[in-house]
Amino acid sequence: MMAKLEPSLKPWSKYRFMPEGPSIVILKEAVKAFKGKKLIEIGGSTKIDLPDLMGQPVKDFKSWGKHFLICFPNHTIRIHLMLFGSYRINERKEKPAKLSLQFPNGELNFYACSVKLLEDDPGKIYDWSSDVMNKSWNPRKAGTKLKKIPNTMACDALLDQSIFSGVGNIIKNEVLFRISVHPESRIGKLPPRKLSALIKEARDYSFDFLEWKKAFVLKKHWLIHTKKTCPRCDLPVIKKYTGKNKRRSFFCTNCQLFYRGSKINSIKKRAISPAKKP
DNA sequence: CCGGTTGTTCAGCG
DNA sequence: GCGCTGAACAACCG
Repeated sequence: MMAKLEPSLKPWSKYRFMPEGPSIVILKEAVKAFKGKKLIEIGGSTKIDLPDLMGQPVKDFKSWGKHFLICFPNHTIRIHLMLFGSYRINERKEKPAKLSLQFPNGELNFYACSVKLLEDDPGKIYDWSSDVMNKSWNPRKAGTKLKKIPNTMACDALLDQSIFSGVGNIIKNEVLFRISVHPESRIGKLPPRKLSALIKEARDYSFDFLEWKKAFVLKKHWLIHTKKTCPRCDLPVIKKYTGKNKRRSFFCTNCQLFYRGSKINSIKKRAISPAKKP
């Protein structure tokens, strides 16, 4: 008997994975049928030493940001899909899997990913309150961490996994556009309301990402990421590799304010006022 | 067909 | 020891 697949997760090849936090939440839901099932075979091309897990039941599937955790009674395997990783449930790709798990009711295969064995209990390793998708997400803690790094650019802060676990480059760009902040603004220069908007949208956009991704409509909801013109003012979108991370940023210099110092002179006036949100 | 990237780690250098 | 850079990994879309 094969595990039942969520119908919305079926057309693998048609849609790219987009390995940011919300996609890992989708993975977690997709493998629910294997929860509590005993491992009957483990294989794959991974070179790491895995303990003898045969016959062990999956206690739980967890996630922390972009980390996917397969918890057995005494051990936890951590999967990170990096940029190119993928998975298949009750299906196989042409290439051999990096990690393959067989259960009585089906199989779970991972490709092109990083596989690690956690050295301790996940609860001792991970701070769930920094995961923007987690029910324990704590925006106040994020605020405290941000106040300690005033000189960090907003684009780098959003990608900091110890503050915003799960946020990736797409979410970064969309959040900064939503809150009208230039990616190279320093965290310490943001007005308090912008800072709390940044924290709030990091989570809110991630949940929108989750819903759109499930419905296969994520890409069409991008407002700025990979766009050529600004959807608010129609001026050209700037593409620049920004911050210490040097990741792609897409932004509108008219609609996203550059907070960079003395409050009086530095903030450029908008050429065109942005259209109101529909 | 090639260039580019949703991400992270690590060696090497100054 | 630090911070930065480049390399490495690897798949697939346009």
